[in-house]
Amino acid sequence: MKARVRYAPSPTGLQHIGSVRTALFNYLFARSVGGTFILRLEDTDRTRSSDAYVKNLYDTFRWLGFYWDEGPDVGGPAGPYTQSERFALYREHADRLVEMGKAYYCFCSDEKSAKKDDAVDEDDAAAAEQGATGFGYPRTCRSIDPAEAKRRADSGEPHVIRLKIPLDGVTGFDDILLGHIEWKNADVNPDPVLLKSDGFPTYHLANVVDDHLMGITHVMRAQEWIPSAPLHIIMYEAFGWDPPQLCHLPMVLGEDGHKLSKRHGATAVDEFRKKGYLEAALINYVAMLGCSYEDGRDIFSLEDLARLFSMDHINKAPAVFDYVKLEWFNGQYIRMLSDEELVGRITPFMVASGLVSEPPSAAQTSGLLAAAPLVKERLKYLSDAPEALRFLFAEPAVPPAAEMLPKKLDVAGTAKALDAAVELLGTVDPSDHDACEAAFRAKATELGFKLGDLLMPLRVAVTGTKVSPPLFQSIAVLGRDKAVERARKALAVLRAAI
RNA sequence: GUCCCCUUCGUCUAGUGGUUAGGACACCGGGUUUUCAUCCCGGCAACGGGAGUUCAAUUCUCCCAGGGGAUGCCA
Repeated sequence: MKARVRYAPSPTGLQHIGSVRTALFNYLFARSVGGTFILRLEDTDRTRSSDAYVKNLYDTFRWLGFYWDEGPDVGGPAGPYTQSERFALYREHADRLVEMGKAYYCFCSDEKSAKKDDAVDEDDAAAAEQGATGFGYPRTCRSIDPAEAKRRADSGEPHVIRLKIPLDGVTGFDDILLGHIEWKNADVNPDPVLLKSDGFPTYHLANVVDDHLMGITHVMRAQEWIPSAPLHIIMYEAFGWDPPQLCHLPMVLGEDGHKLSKRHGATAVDEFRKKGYLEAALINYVAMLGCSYEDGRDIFSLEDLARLFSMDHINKAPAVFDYVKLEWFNGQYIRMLSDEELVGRITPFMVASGLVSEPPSAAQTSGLLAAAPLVKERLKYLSDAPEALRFLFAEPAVPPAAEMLPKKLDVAGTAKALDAAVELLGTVDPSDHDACEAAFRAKATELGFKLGDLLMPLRVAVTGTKVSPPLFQSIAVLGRDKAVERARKALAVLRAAI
C-alpha cells in the first residue's frame, strides 16, 4: 500500500520551527518511500483560527520550497482538506459513536475550562491531596439514561459528546520509534470531549475521522502527543477501523531543556526569513535535529534528505535547538551561493535599508555584483549585507582622528601614513590587487611603516569603519576618485588634530 | 499528585557485546592574512548511578536518580 502522511497544523499562530520540523519529517518520509504528502488544515478552534495564519502557512512553505501533493489549495481525491468544510462529518461520526454506546451526551457546564490554566492545575492538585481517585472529568453524565439524554439533546439543551473510555482493561499500540506503549484504561484521560458545544469537533475526533477517511497510513507527530494516543486507539476500535502506524518524534527544546518557545529566541519561520537565513540552511539544520543521515557529512540538500531519510535513524531523545550551529549552517550556505544568487538574495535587504532604490538601478546592481565576492565569506546572515556594503552606496561620515589610528601610531604618524597612502593610491590601478599590495608594501618599507599602518587609516577613511572587505577590491568597486576624495577629507581631519 | 517518554563530549550526533568511544558546532591554541572573516592544523571534552546476564558491557535486563511531556469544549 502506498504511504500517505499528512501535516495537520491549526492556523492559530505563525508557523513555528517545531511544527515545520514535523512537516519536514513527514515530507521526507513520503518522498523516501514514494508516498503522498498531504496538508490538512485543522481549523476547528473557531476563536483562535484566522485566515492571516493560513496565509502565513502558505507563504512559509512556498519559501521553504517543499510542498504537499494534496491539500486545500491543490485539491486531491480525499478533500475537502479544511476541517471547517467537513463540519457535518464530525457530528455524524460522533452520533454514530453515541448510538453504538461508545460515547455519550454530557450536559455539564465547562466552568473549569473557563478558568486560567493555573487555576485548573491548583484544582487538580487540591483534588489529588484530598485523595480523589480519578482526575479530569468526573464522568457525571456517563450514567444518564441514553434515551433521556437523547431527548434532552434533541430538545436543544446545550451539550457536548464525550468518548467512553473503558473503566478497566488496557490500551496500547506499537510506536515505530518507541516500541510498545500501553496504559491501564483507568489512567487514560477520562471521557474526553469529542464534539464541542458549538458543534465543532475537538482535535481527537477530527483527527481520527479524517486520518481514516483520508487513508493516512503513518502518523508522525511530536512526542507531546503520546498521552492522547490511547484515546485515538480506543476510537479506532470503537469505529471498527484499523489505526495508522504511529511514530512519535522527539521534541525540540530550548537551551534550558523546556519546549522551544519564544523566550528562547526566534521560533516563527518568518522571523528566520527576515533575519536573513537561507531556507536551505534552515531545512538542513532542522532535518538533523533528532535524526541522522550519512555519518561524517553535515551538508544535505532537500533532495539528499528525501533520498536518505529513514525512520530508523530517528533519535528517541529530545534535541536542543542550537542557534549558533544554525548560524554556522547559514554561513556555509551563503558561501555556496554564486555571485548572481547572492545579489538576488541580498537585494531585498539592501532595498529595505534604503541603500539601494526599488527597483535597483543598473549601476546599483552591477555594484552589488562586483561587491558580492568581497562579502560572501563575511556574512553570517543576508541581513548583514547592508552594513557590510554601506560604504558603496552611501557617503560615510568623515571619521574622527582617533578612529583612524593604527596600533602604535600617533596622530602625526597616522597623518604621514595616510598622506603617503593617498598619494600612492593615485598612481596605482586598484583593480590590480597584487600590484597594489606590492606597491603599498614597498612604500611602507621605505617609510618605516608596516603595511597595515598605511592601510588602516585609508580603510577607515574610505569605508568609514575599521572592519571592511579587502581594501583594494573595495576601492576598485567604489571608484578610485571617490576613495581619494574621502581620504583627503580624512587627512584634513588628522592634520587639524595634530 | 498520577500516567507516559527519554538519558554518549557544553550542544547536535555516530556507535547495535570486544573501538585509542568517531564526527560536527561551540570553546582554546597555532598557521595563512590587509582589518574582519574565510580557510588549514592541533587541543579540550561524554557513555547519570547501582545491581545483574556474560569470558567481555556504552551496547542486553531490572531498579534508582535526573530531565521532559501529558493531565482543556487548544491543537
